Amino acid sequence: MTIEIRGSTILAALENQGYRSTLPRREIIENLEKRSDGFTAEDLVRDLPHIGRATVFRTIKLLLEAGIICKLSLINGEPRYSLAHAEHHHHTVCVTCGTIGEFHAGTVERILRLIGNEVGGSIIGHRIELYISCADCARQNIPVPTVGHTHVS
Amino acid sequence: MTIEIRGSTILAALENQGYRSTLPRREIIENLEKRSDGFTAEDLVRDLPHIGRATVFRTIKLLLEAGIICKLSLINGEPRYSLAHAEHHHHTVCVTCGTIGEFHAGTVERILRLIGNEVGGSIIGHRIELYISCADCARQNIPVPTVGHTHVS
DNA sequence: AGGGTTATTGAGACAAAGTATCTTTCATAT
DNA sequence: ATATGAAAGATACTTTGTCTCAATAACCCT
Repeated sequence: MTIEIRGSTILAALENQGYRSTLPRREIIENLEKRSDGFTAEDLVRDLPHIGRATVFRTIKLLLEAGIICKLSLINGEPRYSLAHAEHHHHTVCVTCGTIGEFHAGTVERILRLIGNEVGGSIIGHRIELYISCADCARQNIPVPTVGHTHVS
Repeated sequence: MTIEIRGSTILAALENQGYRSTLPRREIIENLEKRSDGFTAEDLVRDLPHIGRATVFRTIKLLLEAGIICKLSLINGEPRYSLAHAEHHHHTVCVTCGTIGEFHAGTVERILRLIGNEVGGSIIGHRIELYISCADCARQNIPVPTVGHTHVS
């Protein structure tokens, strides 16, 4: 009866939402649980060649909707997925090595809420990504690729 | 010698950056200047069938890098472009009608800067999109599509 | 445990949003 | 006017998914 989202019970969370526990789903979940970093859909497709491409994408969508993984964009727009470790959060993305971090900032949320009110209408959600050159890359002096429009969006 | 970015002198801005004033570029710029709303690359391709697809995309990239247009994502991830009316800003995107608005919030920027420092490394940029149901859609009670994970990213 | 129902899968075609290549054409400086 | 290099067009290719439809497998019931 407990709804645990973390641990090895992502599957349980899906089952609690009425989805079936199938072998492909179990394998996909097991695979992505092992990844501490962000991953692409193609990573999964490559790692699990006996699972159909469509199934991988269907499962990703399922996990996104269940809030178990997040979808985010590298600075060039490439999509990445990452396990959601916290309830509500946003991501830092290193522009050189692609490492993904999480952060939470209540103040930002509050301000966006205010802005939403000002604009009129109602707030549905938001997307925030903070592009950095991470400590490691900065220390190693790895050059930051020149991205045309730096303060993206 | 004046570098005007707004008005009908987007072209001048490009020329000042060393790019050539070609007919396709003039036509693309003229076309997108007439659009108050967001637009897709396909909109331009459709409107200017005598211009090659690659050229449309190349010009879009150019204008992005020059900061003349912005690229943003609808809540489902579909890309949209929009003329940049202000120096630094972010966008509100109506999840039902797709109308794009701009806002600026110094406080948000400041906080993100702080977070970047905390994380270590250096800040390259950020992406913020605020998804709303705009005043019009809210008034008309247009139902908001259920988007799986609402506070995107 | 067996069987029916229905969700889910796999295969492969299709789609959207670009990008790469390569030859031709055009803008610009001289 | 012309040389030179930037830009364009055509077209093939790539990436990231989505759709369809028949075959399979979970789950519920008894």
